[in-house]
Amino acid sequence: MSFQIPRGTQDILPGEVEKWQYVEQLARDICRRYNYQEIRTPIFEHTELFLRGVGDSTDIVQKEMYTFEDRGGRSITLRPEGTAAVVRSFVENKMYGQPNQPVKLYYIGPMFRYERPQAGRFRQFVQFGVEALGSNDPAIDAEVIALAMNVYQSLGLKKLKLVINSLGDVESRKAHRQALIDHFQGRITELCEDCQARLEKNPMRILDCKKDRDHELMATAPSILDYLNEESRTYFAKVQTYLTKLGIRFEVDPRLVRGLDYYNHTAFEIMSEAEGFGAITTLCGGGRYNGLVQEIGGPETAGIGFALSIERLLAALQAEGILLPISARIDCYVVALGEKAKEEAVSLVHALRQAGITAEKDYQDRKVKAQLKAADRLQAQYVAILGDDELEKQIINVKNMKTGEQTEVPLASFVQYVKNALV
RNA sequence: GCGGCUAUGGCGAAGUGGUUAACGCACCAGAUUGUGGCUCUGGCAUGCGUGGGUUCGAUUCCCACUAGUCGCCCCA
Repeated sequence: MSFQIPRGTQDILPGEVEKWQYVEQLARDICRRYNYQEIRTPIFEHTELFLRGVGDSTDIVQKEMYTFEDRGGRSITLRPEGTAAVVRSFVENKMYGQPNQPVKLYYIGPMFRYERPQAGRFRQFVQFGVEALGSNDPAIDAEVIALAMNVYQSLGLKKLKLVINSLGDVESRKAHRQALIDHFQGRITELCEDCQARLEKNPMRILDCKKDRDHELMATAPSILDYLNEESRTYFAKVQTYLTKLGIRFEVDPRLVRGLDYYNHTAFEIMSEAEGFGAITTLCGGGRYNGLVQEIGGPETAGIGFALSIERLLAALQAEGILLPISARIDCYVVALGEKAKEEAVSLVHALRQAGITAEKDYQDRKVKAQLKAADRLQAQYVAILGDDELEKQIINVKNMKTGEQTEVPLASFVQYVKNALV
């Protein structure tokens, strides 16, 4: 009997995991600079939270959730995204009453969606996301977008495209929705089946259709931007002003729609334009969700955030040929030969480690030559060689692997010697 | 959820309806009885994703399943 990893999941092994650590560390560091604090919520929640939060007409809820009944008869769902849970926690812990507003949070963790896997799409994937709750200042929209761009740019990604749009407020959206229905209704049969279904459910999505994108009705379709009321228009203009001030280049795409129900006003997406990146180019998606806190049972509170996938970020790095500055070097490898020396080596390695030095030794009972080879493979900077001769003289031979030079060092000052040599 | 392609050692990759399944990398050992990166020599899959079927015989043909991959849908 042998086992296979579940579909759409992956093991992140040594050699690969360092990249994750690097990226996650960078994300945390950037959040610290922007004054966002980490929040950790459970990996599963009551199903109802996502029905309300994400929206029960969305694809995520309708066909992609990992939902099950627990032993107590509760309906539980593995979180498919992060925002609903953060908002739940915000409300449950009454963070709206905190002195510091807006409340600025971030999270990094696995999300689960039952989808058909392909490049850049998994059933378990890791999202890094931020949420700013409690401010209606367009400057916070710009800040959130800037934070996301900062993450990518700090890693050296160049082939990025930021697309923004405004979905308007409830009033604007309603007007636009009606205009869309009026526009398409008469000739809806000319569009694809999916679009025909969308007309009733969510006519905005028709604009996003890839099949019908060249249909003449698309070009003449009413743009959301023409239906924004005064307030929404001003808000969107402000966001753009701030982005420009921050030196962030963007494109306005009135057809950009987000897949989750809770968005309004600012919506944005960051895409990779790297060659051969495949069908899935979206690296990051986000937007404003002013009604969500109330929907989850809290007071009327503004909110904006984004989520990005670490998997896609790493794929973008690879597509652009960017190598992360990761070093897996070992400081000192202790080679021992002979029983006495082997015993001593155990203590020496221990002493090095106590001193904060990355140290390793042989556990395969290999010969000197093979131990040296192992040290070389581990990219050890120094190798300390201990045999009977050295033991007798109470010294140890320390070899610089780069230069090949070898020095006799008194055993008593060995750790100190290595420590100094490494500086 | 729909359609196409793929599945051989740790990795890459050839191959055939019939005794021993190329090769490269990696790994192990030796040449060098205490010194790595180069070189040379030798070793390393009772096994060809899993389960059935066809056949005297299948890694090779057929079916199902599983997984990956590309595209659609959707999305991070």
